[in-house]
Amino acid sequence: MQDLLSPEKGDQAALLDRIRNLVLSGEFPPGANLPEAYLAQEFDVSRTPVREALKQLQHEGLVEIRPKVGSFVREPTRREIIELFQLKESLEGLAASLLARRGEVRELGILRRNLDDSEAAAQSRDKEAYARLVHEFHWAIVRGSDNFKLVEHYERLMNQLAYQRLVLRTVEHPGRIAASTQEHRAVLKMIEHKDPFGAESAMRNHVFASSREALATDSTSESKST
Amino acid sequence: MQDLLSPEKGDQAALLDRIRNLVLSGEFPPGANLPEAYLAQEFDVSRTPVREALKQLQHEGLVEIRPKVGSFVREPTRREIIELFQLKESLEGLAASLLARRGEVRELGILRRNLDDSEAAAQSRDKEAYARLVHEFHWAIVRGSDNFKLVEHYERLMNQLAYQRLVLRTVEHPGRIAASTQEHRAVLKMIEHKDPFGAESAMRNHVFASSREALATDSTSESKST
DNA sequence: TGAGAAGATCTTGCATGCAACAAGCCTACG
DNA sequence: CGTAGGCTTGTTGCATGCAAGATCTTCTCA
Repeated sequence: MQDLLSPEKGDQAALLDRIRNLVLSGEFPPGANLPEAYLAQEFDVSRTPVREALKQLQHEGLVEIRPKVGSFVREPTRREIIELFQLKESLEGLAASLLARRGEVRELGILRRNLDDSEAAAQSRDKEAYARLVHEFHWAIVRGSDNFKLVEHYERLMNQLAYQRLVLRTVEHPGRIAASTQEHRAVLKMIEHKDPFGAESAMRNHVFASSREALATDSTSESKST
Repeated sequence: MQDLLSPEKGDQAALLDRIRNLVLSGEFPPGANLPEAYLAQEFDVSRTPVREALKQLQHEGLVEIRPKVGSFVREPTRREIIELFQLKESLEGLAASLLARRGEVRELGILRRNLDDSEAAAQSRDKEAYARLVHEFHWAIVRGSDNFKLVEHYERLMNQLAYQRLVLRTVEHPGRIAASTQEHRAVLKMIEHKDPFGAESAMRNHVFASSREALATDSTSESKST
């Protein structure tokens, strides 16, 4: 990770990323207030571009703006997390299907290498590295779909899931790592076989299984069951 | 349609909708410039909230902001439309699947009534009404999924597709109407049978078929084939 | 006549100022 | 002692002013 509060001035799009990272990294935990004046001073800009960025983040679902009160980091409810995982399953399934249809592309090499690295990380109990590799595996498939609109929606989705917080917890389960790697292999195999239906199915199974784990370990907000 | 340029002052969220409608309705056609000063005067606000709204629309993919130049209505390329239809297929498939899982809910009544009305509209050759009913059918299924995040993403997707422009063209094909109604019936039947897999499959088939038609009639921008 | 450069002009991008409103505090009264 | 009402304070929401940059026009020179 790069320094998150570096005062170097950047672009206007960079400001949005900076503030988003403040939220995603947990620097500002759920419920925290994000005062415009503070952020403006911190990033050495005026309140106007900060306001624009905060509005974007509200639109992305990361921030809640209460009129005349302030901007607060939004805590996704358990129900929302379930909903987002259902979407994740669907979108990643589509991505795997599209990738399988594409044939031999550069992304396959990335995936193969990723799997080898993942197993190495699992063997050496390097949870940090493993979590990162899992993340990269999923992203490689989505990017490999060669559908940029899908990538856009997926990015939005993952931001809303605040994935960085969830993945690490999931990895705590020792049994899950082995199963997850197995499922990744199954997905890759289907893609290599150019089997769109098989790839989609394998991917969806995998996402479903891992979401079960994530939700089991999840301790988010209300216990209001669905 | 309500008056799109009424100068009555509204909320700040209403301003976003107003400008979005200007784009979606075709009042400002693809490629058109959206000058901040003009919009500010037209809606009787200052440039600041207009700027915020335009930035949102850029984020939604409807508008392109060229720095220091201006905001322009974005023309989706043919490739983007294909990508968006792939997403549409996936999301509506998910929606149908989730709805089928829910059992007898209020939405089923809406769908049944919609189908009757659709056939009536088809018989009386009322293309306008038919297009509206098709639109409502799809939305009813998405809303019936009871997954609000899905609804959010779907809304975004449909905005990007500028669906209002496309549907009417599709309906021009006389053979398509009969087939489409047939497919709608098939989807509803699967939902009534509480068959998530069947419903998803039927929905995806339907979306795929109708997207083929839409793309065949489409005359968008570059003919750069994929 | 055509091409290139310099200037004019128009638009955006951002900083700042001010008004409006919400939340918390303090006081007064029951 | 508790509660209700008004005030204070701090923050947001928006209008406006100004500077920077991009485009277009025009002038000059080959």
